[in-house]
Amino acid sequence: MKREPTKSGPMSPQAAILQHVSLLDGLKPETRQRLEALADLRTYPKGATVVAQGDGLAFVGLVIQGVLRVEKLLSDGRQQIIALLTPTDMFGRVHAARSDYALEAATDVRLCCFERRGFEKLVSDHPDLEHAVLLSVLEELDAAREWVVLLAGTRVAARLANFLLILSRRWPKQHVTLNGDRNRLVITIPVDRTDLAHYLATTVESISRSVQEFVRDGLIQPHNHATFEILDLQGLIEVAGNDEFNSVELIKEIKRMLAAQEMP
Amino acid sequence: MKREPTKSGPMSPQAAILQHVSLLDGLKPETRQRLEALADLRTYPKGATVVAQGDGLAFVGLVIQGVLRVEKLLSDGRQQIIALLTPTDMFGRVHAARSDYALEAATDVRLCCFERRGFEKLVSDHPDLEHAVLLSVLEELDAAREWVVLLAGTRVAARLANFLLILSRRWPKQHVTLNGDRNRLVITIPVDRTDLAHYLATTVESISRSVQEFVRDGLIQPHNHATFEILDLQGLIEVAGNDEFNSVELIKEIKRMLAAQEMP
DNA sequence: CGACCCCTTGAATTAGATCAAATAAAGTGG
DNA sequence: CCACTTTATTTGATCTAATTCAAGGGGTCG
Repeated sequence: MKREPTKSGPMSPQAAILQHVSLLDGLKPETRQRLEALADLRTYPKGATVVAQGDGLAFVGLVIQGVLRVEKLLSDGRQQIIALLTPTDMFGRVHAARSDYALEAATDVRLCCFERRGFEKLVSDHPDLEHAVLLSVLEELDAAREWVVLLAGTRVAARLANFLLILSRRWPKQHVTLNGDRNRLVITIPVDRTDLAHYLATTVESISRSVQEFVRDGLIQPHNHATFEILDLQGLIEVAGNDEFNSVELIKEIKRMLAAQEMP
Repeated sequence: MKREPTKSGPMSPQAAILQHVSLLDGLKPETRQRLEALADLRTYPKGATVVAQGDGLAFVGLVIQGVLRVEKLLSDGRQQIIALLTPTDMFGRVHAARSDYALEAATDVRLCCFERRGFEKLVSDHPDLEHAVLLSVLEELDAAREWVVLLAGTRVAARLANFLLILSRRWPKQHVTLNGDRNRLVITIPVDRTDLAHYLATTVESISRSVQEFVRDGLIQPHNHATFEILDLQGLIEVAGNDEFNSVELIKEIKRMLAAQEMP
């Protein structure tokens, strides 16, 4: 199901969009200009293959809008999702050695792509850009390690609880709102059950059972298939078994991040 | 079991050792000098806690000798190993945001530590160093993603097979030799079964059973508890279920890397 | 030689995968 | 807007693999 992307070509209406890309904050005007010249803005419909496994080395770029799946097709036919990338995340691999994954659009996505060689050259020539890339890669490393901890959870329920927590903390702007009394999180899961199963290394059936278990235990209340209100955050944290999360801190942090977007 | 490290102090006998650190290859003499001034060479005995979870932000550095465990203590008392670091790998997190893991010596280790703030400043001021750090972090990111794929394997046997393959490819110099006829790999596992269990998100018992299963099936032949001769590499790859590995390519690659170390 | 540590083996239990089917949404075309 | 097709989710029953609990080797080191 590989479809042709909608190309905008490397031109200046993009400049307006690129303004909002945090990777570029703090770059020198000259670097920025060069980067914009190299940029290629594209959109893909949900389900489209952006890069197939095997030719993942031609492009790098960043997500502007929507959710991008990084996945690996295993020899038994299973597909494991390695990461979900949301706006401001980078994809691809500069200075690649191996690293071969497929990229698919989990929702309709808008991407800003750069031809890899050109981008690498730009990175090597512009320390300010290299610094920005380093920060971005460090973010990804944190996310990947966080994911290792998540997958290490032996129970599906623990992995699911962890997923909800990570989702809330990492991407509150995209997927979290606060309900009326401003004290309960309402989370929207950006992918369907099948994806979630591939992401949490389990099956749709097990996902479904865990979700229903959470509902029965009064941890969450579904608004619809994709969005849940968290009734008992502390309980969810206990199921996740991850000390890193603290209900009071988490809520504070999320409120702060949500507030930050309303201001500017 | 936190023990005091053997300090060498920030002085020049280290310079000799730092020569061999690949992170530093290609650095300008000035950068290198500054870095050496900041370096603090330490050794820790096997089992020692290098950094406890909670104060993981003071140092960064790299492994000179031995194996370092990066681990997370979970609230149920389990400890999950996130990564194994071997010579040339960096630990710690420059420009840290969160990222909080414990570091323990899996074997006797020799580390080259840098006070984090100072190192970060150095990185910001010296693009050549920043470039080197970027390459290192990219390596770690690859390793972490590889690990995500490994942990996604539902069967313990698959995870174990994958571990052996990753170990061989990633650190052939430290853990692989070729036997007499130069056609079979002999792998030495750098950690005991307990660690391996924590690494593969399972139990010692399950590890043991999988190992014995491999022996019965003629995939491997144990030389002792820690080292195995791979009798059927192709079979092992099939169990791992990871298309990324190809027996012919893998052997070639490993031979090449082993040859590379004998030359210079 | 005995104490200790690590690894292996065995039996019972449990969580999740698998197979099969029902129900619920979401589109589609009249 | 409704009947009809398609896709997503839930539920149930069975089977399998792994954890758990318990005990038995096999080294090594004092």
